[in-house]
Formats: sequence, structure tokens, C-alpha cells
Amino acid sequence: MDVRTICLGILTRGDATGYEIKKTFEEDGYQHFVEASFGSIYPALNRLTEERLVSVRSESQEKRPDRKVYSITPAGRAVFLGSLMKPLPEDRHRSPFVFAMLFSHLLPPERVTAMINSYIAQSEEKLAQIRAGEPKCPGEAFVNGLGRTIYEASLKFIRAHRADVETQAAEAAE
Amino acid sequence: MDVRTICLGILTRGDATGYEIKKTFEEDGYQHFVEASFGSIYPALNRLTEERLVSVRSESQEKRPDRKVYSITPAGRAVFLGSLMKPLPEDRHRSPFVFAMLFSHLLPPERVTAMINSYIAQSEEKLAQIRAGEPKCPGEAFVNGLGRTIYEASLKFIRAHRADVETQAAEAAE
DNA sequence: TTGATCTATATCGGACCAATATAGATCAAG
DNA sequence: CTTGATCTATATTGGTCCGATATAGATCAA
Repeated sequence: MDVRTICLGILTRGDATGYEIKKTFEEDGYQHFVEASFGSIYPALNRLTEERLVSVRSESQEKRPDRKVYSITPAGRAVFLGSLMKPLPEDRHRSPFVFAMLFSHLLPPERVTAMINSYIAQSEEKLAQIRAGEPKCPGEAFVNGLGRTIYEASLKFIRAHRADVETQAAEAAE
Repeated sequence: MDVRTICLGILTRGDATGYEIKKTFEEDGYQHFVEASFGSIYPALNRLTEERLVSVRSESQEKRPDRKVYSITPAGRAVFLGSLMKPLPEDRHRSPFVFAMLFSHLLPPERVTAMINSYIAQSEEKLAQIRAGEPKCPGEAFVNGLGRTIYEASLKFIRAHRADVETQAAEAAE
């Protein structure tokens, strides 16, 4: 899903600045599988404005940098819905942790243990964030539940099977 | 994990051409969370060669384009292990499907149903591929099991809760 | 025999991210 | 009461990476 479409989608929920769009990914605990950086959000909003798919109003505040508040236009709404009618791109899940585990037999056992510990800690953190989220519609509840399910299953598996890669690394070290 | 490091990792398993490195991601059912395209593999191999982290030998076959077979050098092996000693980048899981579900209330119910069906079909396919894989070391077995766990849990959740987003879309359509 | 698929390398445009720059506001700690 | 950290807010740049495309002979099924 390209950044243009992501921006349009978030703007269907209400007007927002580029900064607020970015924050949506961090704050709302239900969106762990959608993201975009400032470096792509701001250019995307500029292009969307040129194409009249969003409109801007500059709120110049007292002694503050201008807030550029973006709104989706009817044309933008149509383009957004149109893009959801086309076949969706496939998920892409890239995991440096998984990659590293494929080479656990080349690593010092303490390093393997450290990797697993920090991966568990990170996953636990994300899970807590998801659990703290309060879904505001069935779509959000569905996504929230799916995220929770994936992290819980993943954590359970790692805790149950970490010994397999840890002892193997230890044996290889001898 | 950048493409350079991925290439080095795969070359620790044995010599390979760029084409074979790419195929590794598709064939071996245990690597669903690691990937790279030709457009980044070939430049990466060139750069690695310049830096003497890999070496090439050109096998010119009868009436066939040259096979450039790459081998990792001792220096490359050291760099690879060094990169696994540094903190790992975080996983990134981008899901257009999840994104679309957040807007299910704006879509025709048939479209939501179609999205879910095709997502289930895709996941089922990947799961079958993972199940068909034959892990050759504990690391691979661990990664294989983790992939299986994630897809199974995800499929189970979607089947149990799809009605929530589907009926909601139907109501919104009225 | 003809078209599809496979092996194999390579490049280009465009999308995207991480890092960085700027700058005033707010807020906690000392 | 001031200093440093964090927050709001926009923007650019360098570099990485992907998707599409080009080339070309081999193999294989219809």
C-alpha cells in the first residue's frame, strides 16, 4: 500500500497535519502493520494537493510554525475507495531476527540468548501497546485482535522452543 | 537487514550465483521473512566483490550466458558475523490487508468478503509451503516452526472473527 | 513447432526510509 | 528560575531497495 493511499485513508477519519498522520501509526495501538516516514508523507501530501485529492488550510498560530491542516476532497475519497477495489498487494514481513536465527550455529551462545531476550522484550512491548488500544469500530477491533493473536502466538512459540537454538549454539561453540 | 548482509549470509551456506541467491527465498519454505530483489542483489554482489568480501569465478558454459559464481571470503565471513553482533533492526510487517480492514465500513460487503477470502487463500498457500519445507539444522527448524505458528494463529483468528467485519460492512451499506 | 517456462545477468525510474535541519513551546528537575 | 529534555511541526537529502523491463539461449509440453 503506497504512502499516498495510506494518507488518504487516514484523512477519511478526519482532517490532520502531516505530523498527526505520522503519529497515528505510533499512538493508535491497532496499526502495527501500517507505517510511513516523514520523508514520504510530506511529498505525498504535496502531490495529493496538486491533484486536488486533498485540500490544505494554513492555520498560522501566534508564535508557532504554521499548521498545514489537510482535508480529503470528494475526488480524493473516490480515488481512495477505488484503490481498495483493486487487488491488494501482498503482506511483506521482513524479520532480521528470523534471519539471524538461521545462522545461530555460527554465533556465540550468549549472543543467541541475548537476541532472543531482546526480541521477546520488544514483542512484549508491542503486545502491551495493542492491549492498551481501544478500538472504535469493528474494523479496528478486528485488526487489534489479529495483532494480539500474532504476537501472543509468536511469543509462546519462542518461549517453548528457544532452547533448541540456544543449546545448538552452545554445542557448536565447543 | 540490508541486502549486502543477506547475500553474505546465504553465501556462508555455500557458493551461489545471484540467481540462486534469489531462488533461495522462494524455494526454501522456511524463509518467508527474508527477501531481496534482483535489482538489489546484483549491485550488492558487485560492491561486495570490490570490497573483497566475496570472490567471483566466471563459469562460461557452452552456448549459455556466463554463470558468475560467488564465494564468501574469510574477510566476508568476519564482516557477516560482526554484523550479527550488532543490535538487530526491528521487524517490519506491512500489511495492505490490515490497512484495508480498517476501512471495511466504507466498502461494499462483497468486497470485504472477497478480500478476506483471497487473504486466507494466500496464507494457506504460504503455510503449505512452510509445511513442505525440510529444515536442515535447528535454526531452520526454529524459523520453520515460528512461521507455521504465525500463519496458523492468524488463519484461525480470521476465520473466527471475519463475521464481525463482514456484517458491519453489510449494515453500513444499508 | 510454437509458445511457455527456466536459467542467468543487468539496469532504470521511482518509491521509500533514516538522518538531519530548523525553531518555538512546554515542562520537569535541580 | 533556568537549563535541558521533550514535543509540535515542516522539510530536504542521500542512499537503499523494489518492480518492471531488456536480453538471450535452453528446455519442455502441447
